[in-house]
Amino acid sequence: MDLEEAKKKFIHSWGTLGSQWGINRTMSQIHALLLVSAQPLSTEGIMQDLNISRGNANMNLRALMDWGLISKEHKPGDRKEYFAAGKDIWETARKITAERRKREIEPVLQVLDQLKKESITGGNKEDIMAFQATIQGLDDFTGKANDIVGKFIKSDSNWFYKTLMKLLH
Amino acid sequence: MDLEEAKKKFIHSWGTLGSQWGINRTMSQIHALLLVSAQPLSTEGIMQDLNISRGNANMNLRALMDWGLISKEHKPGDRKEYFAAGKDIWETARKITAERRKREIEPVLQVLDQLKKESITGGNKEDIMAFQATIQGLDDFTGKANDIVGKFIKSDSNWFYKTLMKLLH
DNA sequence: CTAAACTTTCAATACTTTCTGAAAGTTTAT
DNA sequence: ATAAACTTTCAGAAAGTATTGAAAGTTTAG
Repeated sequence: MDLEEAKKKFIHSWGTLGSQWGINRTMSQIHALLLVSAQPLSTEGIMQDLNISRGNANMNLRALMDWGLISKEHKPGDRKEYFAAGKDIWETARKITAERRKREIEPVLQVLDQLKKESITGGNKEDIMAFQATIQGLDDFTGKANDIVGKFIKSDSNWFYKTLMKLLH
Repeated sequence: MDLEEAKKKFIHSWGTLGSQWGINRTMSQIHALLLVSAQPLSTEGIMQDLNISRGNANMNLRALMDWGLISKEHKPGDRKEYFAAGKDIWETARKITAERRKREIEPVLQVLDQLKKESITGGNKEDIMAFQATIQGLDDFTGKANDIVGKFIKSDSNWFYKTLMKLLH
């Protein structure tokens, strides 16, 4: 298979995965493109490879910078900015996980924690009990998931990897 | 806080989480509503509680059935269908995880596996090496993640949690 | 200083997804 | 058989998201 074709296939697949996980398709695709590029790419190059506008490229490159997944590089004697993706996939996974935890899990936990503490009025007893049981259960589960995710974020790749392999035995 | 207000808060929060994870907001909200309801609800009741149309309710109830997250119930002497959410949150998490693995992780793994096996032509050596290294790394990582997820899906709730917490100390 | 090279912004537009509601379909009781 | 009760479908409308591209902003070299 031709290298360009293989790249396209991967970029498409990665873009689809991203969009199913609530991440902008173009953002995933730019990330995928940079992951499989031996050299850093300029905005211009990215625009051409993915057939997207300058504004779109700029916006999603910024988002990827915000997530810490790519970095800017400069070539001597060239005013353009070049972008490169971090190539350590564990590190990348940790950054994505950390960002999503902050944006998504933590707000929910906050609501669940608050609701768990509140004293609930105005329904019949059975309804209140059902409500509280559900919130309790979800808060417990979400809290544990959050803890595990926290450990993962702070972990060293090799250690975590070995630990998981032990689990898979 | 009033029970109805507390429910609304939870339903809203759960709906937001769902939509950020690529799940239809209404689907998450119906699920949340059923989670905090002591009694099964009819389509009619769901429509009223969430202010949504019959078509929307029907469509998302079906999706929740497909995911195995809710079940139909019948009351004697009543022709309406009533819906109830499974209340075991670990079981629910396992079902969601299983479904998403099937829909999302496995297709990507298939592409990665295929690309890993392909012999790549038509680029310079450095580019081909970079491409293959990335695919290799991602396939490895995704495969491991997939294995772990598989363990989780098959696991007993307590065993999985205890094991993870022990390993992560 | 200023012009060229480059980056950022954002209003308008295109695209995608979700939702509505009325019509069609199905089931049940009599 | 048929009419009421209920569920499902789906084309069109609405809402939500992503993308464009031209103008504004910034930086650098000379």
